[in-house]
Amino acid sequence: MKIDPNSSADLSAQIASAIREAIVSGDLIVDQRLPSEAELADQFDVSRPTVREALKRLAAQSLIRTQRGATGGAFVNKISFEDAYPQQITTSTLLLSMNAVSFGTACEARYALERSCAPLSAQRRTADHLATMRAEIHRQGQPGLTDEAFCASDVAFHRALVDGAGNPVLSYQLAGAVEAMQPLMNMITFTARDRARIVALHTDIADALEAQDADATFDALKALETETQSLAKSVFQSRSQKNTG
Amino acid sequence: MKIDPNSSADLSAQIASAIREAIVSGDLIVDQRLPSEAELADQFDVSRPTVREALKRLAAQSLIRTQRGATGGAFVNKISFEDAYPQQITTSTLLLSMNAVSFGTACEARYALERSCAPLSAQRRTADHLATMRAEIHRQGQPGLTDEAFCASDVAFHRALVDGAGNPVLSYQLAGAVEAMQPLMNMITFTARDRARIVALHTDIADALEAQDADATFDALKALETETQSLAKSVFQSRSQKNTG
DNA sequence: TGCCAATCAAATGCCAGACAATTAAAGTCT
DNA sequence: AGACTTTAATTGTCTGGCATTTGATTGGCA
Repeated sequence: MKIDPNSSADLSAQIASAIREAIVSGDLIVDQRLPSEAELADQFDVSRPTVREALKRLAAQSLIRTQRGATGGAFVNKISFEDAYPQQITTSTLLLSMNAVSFGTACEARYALERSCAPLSAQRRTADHLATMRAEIHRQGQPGLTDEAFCASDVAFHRALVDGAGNPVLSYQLAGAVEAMQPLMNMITFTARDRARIVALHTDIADALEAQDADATFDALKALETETQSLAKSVFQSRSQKNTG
Repeated sequence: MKIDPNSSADLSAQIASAIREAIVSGDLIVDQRLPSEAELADQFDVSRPTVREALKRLAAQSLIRTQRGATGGAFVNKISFEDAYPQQITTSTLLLSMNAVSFGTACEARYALERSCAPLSAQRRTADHLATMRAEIHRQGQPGLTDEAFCASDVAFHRALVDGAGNPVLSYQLAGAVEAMQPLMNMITFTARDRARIVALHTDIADALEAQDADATFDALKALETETQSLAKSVFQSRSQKNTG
């Protein structure tokens, strides 16, 4: 592991890259202990604070974990899907808000991805997944629910659908797409009529999954996307009219 | 922005979290300058190195960028999809390798997600996307191509397909799934016969997209998944036979 | 011998202060 | 006015040190 002395980049960034490479390439394996900060400082010919900055960069990506004490040090971390979720959601959320991704574009992507889970979920969903979905549908029908709580329940419903596919890679990828939509969805005020339509469509989806009918699930998701898009359209239209009027 | 003095977590981690929250919640907006390191050290009542470690954590997530000099400092970074790709790919790659995700599971997820792009790509793909796909197909037919180069071309082909959907959110999400598969694909040795079949299926996909036929694209992708799965199965089977024999 | 407590040593976490490098703005000279 | 110089602010880096944590060692005691 060496760094380029002619590079203009921060030393800590270079060192972090070098170690990251070693991890990704398999030179450093899970749970392997890195040299101590002092040893790394010697190896890279930099001071300890610089090494520490590099290690913090890697820790921020969950690539390493540190442990204090006698047998402590920095260890290559086994990234779990659970570790990766929050990271993925934060990044996705910021990508949408900072790049002014339209509601339509985000919604299209979300439902496109979600439909890809439909056949698998129809085949593999367990009773647990169905129970979660039914429970969330019930909650969504309760009057007095705030818009935020309604949206949160919506996310839980859809996560159950995705998890039903029984593929952790899909669950991971979809977590970002589904949760990142929530801030956008929270901008929408739902009338009782809106909620009733959504609950009906959610029920269609749950019914289709219960019957393990992939095509019906697919179609119900498509209907839900159409409904969501038109709902958002009317909300944003009436809002812009208010602003001009 | 305050930190909990009773927390056992690293100060730099707490400070990073506090600032991250401020960014995600919108309290700090894009291109806004954070207080200088010295000021942050005062505010959080810690030393400058600790503040710096916190800032490096945020920089590792592309949440901030730093600039030296008189008007320098740390600025809230506008995360672009380009910034987020490598991060996403690194994480996805490590998730697959560290969690021993089977080829079958990863492949299933990848093609499920990719099929979700099929209808959109059939509708919106430009001549450019088609040209890229044709060029990659041509390359894949060249004899003497290494397995690694063949896989790299495969990735390029599929990225063109995904990009054809014209939805940056989809492209971002799919980048991880498609590229993270490459190390797994690289484990496969392709015979000339294997390559010919894959090239034929790629041609089917390109033809379907050119004809803007969503269903045909979908079916061709399904056929390609079946082909890939059975190819991998036979490769891994013959390998395990060699090991036992 | 076996067990427990005190001690030790190694490592990370944190701090203070200093200097170097960079950069834009202010000031100065022609 | 324009070009050059100075200055100030800021990040990048280093040195040295102390505090804290924690496993291992050691010694004493039953």
